[in-house]
Amino acid sequence: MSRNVTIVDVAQEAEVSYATVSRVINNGAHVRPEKRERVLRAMAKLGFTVNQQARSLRAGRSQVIGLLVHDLGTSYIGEIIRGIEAELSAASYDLMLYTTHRRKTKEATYVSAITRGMADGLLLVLPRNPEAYLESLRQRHFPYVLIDHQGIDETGPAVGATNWQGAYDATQHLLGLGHRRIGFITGQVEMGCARDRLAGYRAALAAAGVPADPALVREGDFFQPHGFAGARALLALPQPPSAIFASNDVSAFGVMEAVRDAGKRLPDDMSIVGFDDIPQAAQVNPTLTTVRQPLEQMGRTAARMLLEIIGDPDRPAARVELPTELIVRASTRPPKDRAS
Amino acid sequence: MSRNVTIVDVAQEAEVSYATVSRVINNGAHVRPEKRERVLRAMAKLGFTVNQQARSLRAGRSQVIGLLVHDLGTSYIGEIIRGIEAELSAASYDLMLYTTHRRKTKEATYVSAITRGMADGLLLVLPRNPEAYLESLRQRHFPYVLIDHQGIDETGPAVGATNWQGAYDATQHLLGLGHRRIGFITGQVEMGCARDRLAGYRAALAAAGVPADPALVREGDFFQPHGFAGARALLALPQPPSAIFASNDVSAFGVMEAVRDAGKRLPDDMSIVGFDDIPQAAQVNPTLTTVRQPLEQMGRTAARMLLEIIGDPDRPAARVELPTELIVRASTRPPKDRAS
DNA sequence: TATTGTCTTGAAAACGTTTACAAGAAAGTC
DNA sequence: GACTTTCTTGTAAACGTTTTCAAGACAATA
Repeated sequence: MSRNVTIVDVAQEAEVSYATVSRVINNGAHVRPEKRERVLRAMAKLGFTVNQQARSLRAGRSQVIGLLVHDLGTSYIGEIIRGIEAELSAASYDLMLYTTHRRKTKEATYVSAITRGMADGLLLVLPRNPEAYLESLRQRHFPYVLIDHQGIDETGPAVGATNWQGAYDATQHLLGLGHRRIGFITGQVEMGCARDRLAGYRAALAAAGVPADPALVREGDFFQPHGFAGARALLALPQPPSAIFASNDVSAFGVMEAVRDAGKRLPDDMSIVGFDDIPQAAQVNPTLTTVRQPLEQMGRTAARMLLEIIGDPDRPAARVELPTELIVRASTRPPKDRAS
Repeated sequence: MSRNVTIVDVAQEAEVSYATVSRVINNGAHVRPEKRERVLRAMAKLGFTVNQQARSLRAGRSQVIGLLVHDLGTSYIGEIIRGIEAELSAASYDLMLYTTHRRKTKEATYVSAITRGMADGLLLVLPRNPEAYLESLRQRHFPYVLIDHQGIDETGPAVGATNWQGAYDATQHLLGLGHRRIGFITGQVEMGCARDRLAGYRAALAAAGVPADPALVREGDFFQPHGFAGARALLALPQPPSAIFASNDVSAFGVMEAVRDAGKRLPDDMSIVGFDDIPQAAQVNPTLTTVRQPLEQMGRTAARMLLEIIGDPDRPAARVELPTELIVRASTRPPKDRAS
């Protein structure tokens, strides 16, 4: 590592003042072409790169955005981060990662450390119990954007997806195929998105004049075992559904297992719809019809909003809902007894 | 945000010099208790937190570790990062995230930026084509550790898992249950771990005196569709296997689908083993017998190694292989025709 | 009481930048 | 040729810390 080469070393090598070097590095305004040449050559020769900490210290901002997620390793988060990264790296910001996992207390601690320390702004993905720190963020006018805000009652900047509409569309798709008894596996009901999806499902049934049978709605939690159990229960009904709409793809996989485990064939004996469109949805067999959340787009949008807020802290908070999209694949088809 | 409160403000409030404040902040050596009290009170009152960039600039290190991953959003990576985070945050390091996705060129660019800029060290998870920059890292004596090094021929510090042994154990488990025809779905054969797992499978067969039938080995790529296709091909053999060992859990899911799709029941008609033990493995039905990679542990170990290297750059590079563990669940049982 | 040693404290320098300011050089304008 | 105006350049100050140095205060020792 030796000693790092600094702007001063470059200046010496190029026989100019270090202020000139700085000017070359930045915009290059007001530097005679010939000297600029010399500086550039010196920089290349010495392998100079600017010291970010010094620059940050001087500038008062770090070009770093904090990213707070509760759990990594779901494709959900992965896609969002992909979008965030794309947008941030275009603006030459870096991303500092903070994962809270399940520890509740940690979030608040993190947030105070982040906001006072290194980062210029904060992105919160699917925050769990943000009451603890949201107020503090707002008070201190610290730039932040919520991603998938879960209906937390607040007025801050946020990016989400049209959960209600997505569920409505999916249900309508099944209705359009001729299904009349459509099972539904809910998500974790504490989460806003889960409630919105259920509401969308019900609204579509109502709009089609199909009576809502409460027995067709089973509570789930976004995980595969509850999808499996819910589907099994639905199959055991006196009048089982001909289609099941699961609140996310992972539960839908559980549904697929249960249906097959019951000796039925997919998609002939049962149509299945998921929600999210995680990569695996296109890789199961049959490929899963699902409601696509524009996750990467959500990440991009949130990042862009955050940068705008950083640029102008007083801009009014925007709340964006990005459109979902129904992706029809092989897991849905008309019911066998369509005639009946 | 207003102006941040600095050490000087605190000093003024507490009526001491700012050097004293600094001493209180750090170890607190040589400060009269009464003054320390005053300083602490002033800090609390003013809501002071130290400016990391200034501290970094002065100290010459940033307390930041770069993390380079090619793709987020697989539980594989998630678990590893969990371990890394645990270890780093204990040492009060932060984690800067760089994802390369598929863009090849990006990795090298990133690496040079990271190593010259902000980070004190670099963790590379499952690097794709590291030849481009590994050499440069080594030359510049920049601290780094490889995680899951893929048999890249090099002598640098690295952390991996016992892929060969894990596959050996899993195969032995199936043999012990009485299976004699055991199908195998490979991973992406370019990757070292995929080759190691295949070798472990073969070794176990050989050790048991079971002839290796090449028809039982199908090439996969760690993704579900190839697992599905491979299993379907195996099922179509004149003498189909009674068990299938897939090189990772995700392919195993594809195998499960194919077996059920062929009208067979799990686990009665076919035993299935995966590799990795991602969370989903415990959530499918039947729950999947698999070889657990100690992913979190790998992350922890790598982080710890990196910190040690940062502390003493000349320490000899360690190469660690952490033990895998066979997790027996519901997807494996003796073959039906055991008598035969 | 003089001498030594240990604590405690503040002043000042340093980390590597960016940028305001001032001043000299070059180039127009009359 | 004198006067502006515009470029170009260097000097110095600032960003917020940590740490070295030196000195003053105090206690222990002879």
